[in-house]
Amino acid sequence: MIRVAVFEDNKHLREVFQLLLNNTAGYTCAGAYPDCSNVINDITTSPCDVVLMDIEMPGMNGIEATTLVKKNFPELHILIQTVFYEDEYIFNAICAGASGYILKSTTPAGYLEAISEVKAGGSPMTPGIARKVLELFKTNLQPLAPAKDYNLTNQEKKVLQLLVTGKSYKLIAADLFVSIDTIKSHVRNIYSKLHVHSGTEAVSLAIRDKIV
Amino acid sequence: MIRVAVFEDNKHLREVFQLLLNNTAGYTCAGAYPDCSNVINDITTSPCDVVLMDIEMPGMNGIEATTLVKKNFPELHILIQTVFYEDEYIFNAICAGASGYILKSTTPAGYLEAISEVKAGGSPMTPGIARKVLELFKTNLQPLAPAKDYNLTNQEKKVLQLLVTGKSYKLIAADLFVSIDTIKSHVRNIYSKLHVHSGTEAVSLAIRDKIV
DNA sequence: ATAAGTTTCACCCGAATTCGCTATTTGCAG
DNA sequence: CTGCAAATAGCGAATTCGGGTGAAACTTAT
Repeated sequence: MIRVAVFEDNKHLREVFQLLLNNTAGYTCAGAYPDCSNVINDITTSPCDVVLMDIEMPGMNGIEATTLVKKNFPELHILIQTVFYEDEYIFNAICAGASGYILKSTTPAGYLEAISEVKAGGSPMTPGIARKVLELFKTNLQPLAPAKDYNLTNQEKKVLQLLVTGKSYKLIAADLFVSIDTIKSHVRNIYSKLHVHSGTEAVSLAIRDKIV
Repeated sequence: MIRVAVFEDNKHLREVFQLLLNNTAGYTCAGAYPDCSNVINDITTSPCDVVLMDIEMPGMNGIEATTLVKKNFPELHILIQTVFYEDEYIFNAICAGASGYILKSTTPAGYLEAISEVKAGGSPMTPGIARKVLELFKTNLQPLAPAKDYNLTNQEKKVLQLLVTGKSYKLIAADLFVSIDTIKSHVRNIYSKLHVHSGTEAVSLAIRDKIV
């Protein structure tokens, strides 16, 4: 049984959702609200698994509400449903932590399927939205990808991580409970494996090329 | 009628696709190939609207092939279908210009629907894949927001940039045609403005917080 | 159990860095 | 014109770093 909370200012639509959810096996409407003025309280009072969130609403909009809800209930899945097709809305919704983004042109069956999918850990998106996401992705993100290994040992990785934080050999030695000469030894090996010759170069490479 | 070219090394699967496409109204298989060794020639000889591309193939893999095809036929839609669920594959496929990314666990009907959607300008994605895309998006898109200034002067920015490349004071001085003592001065001021006390820390902050 | 690799530590030396203070020149704003 | 910020430069000292050499203790794989 998937409990769904609905936030939608259009009275008619809100009631349609409520009806649809309560009359379909496996779904139930945990609550239907016309705005997000008490969103945290609403969800606390009437727990749910998935939130169906409209964007255009009086008072707090759906994206701000998503941010807020995610902060208080990080594990909750939020499915954005809207008529907006703009990059900016999509972008902000994703950044706010939305798990899915579907258009209001979706069929009732599509809504139910999308709700099931977000519950299952997926991110249903109207294909057109998905296209926009991919485009945003491509335009905003050239680099990345390598994630090479360089065959660093565990200890070397630790040293490199601490080096990245800007710590001196002495402090790193203290952190790892070993002598400073040991650190020097590790650093030498790291430089050798990374083919660099200074701390700054190593840090630069570590951040850009690796996960550190 | 959507013309689909299939690139898939598994003979059985390839034939299944061919059969499916040729026996469904609205679809036709423009060609089915076991590898991408002649991908450009294949597509030129037998034009299509959508390419169904496997990733794991002998010789050129599907992602490289996608890059190549997109370079020669930018308007062509490429639908990646694979068993791979790894971030890196997804990321690279998107960057290569794929229009959709579905798993091989998709049903025949799902394949046909996905093909229609890419043709229509959408980007069908298995919901689990979509989730990964959103996560990649969120994790890789932080640095767009901050971009603080720290009130660095132009010269200080140049010095910091060169520092990030791993150059020594001496080399930076040479690059900027000033004395090494000048670099020392700038570095001192940079550290002061960034509130750091070492080159590695400055580089780390510079890369993470700024555009450098 | 022998080999290989990882982790640890030591000593040395020259070069590089960090940091404090001072100071000149230049360009721009009040 | 005057003053301030930026860029330049220098000096000295304490410290850190980068590399070279070597080696013991321990783990893992063969």
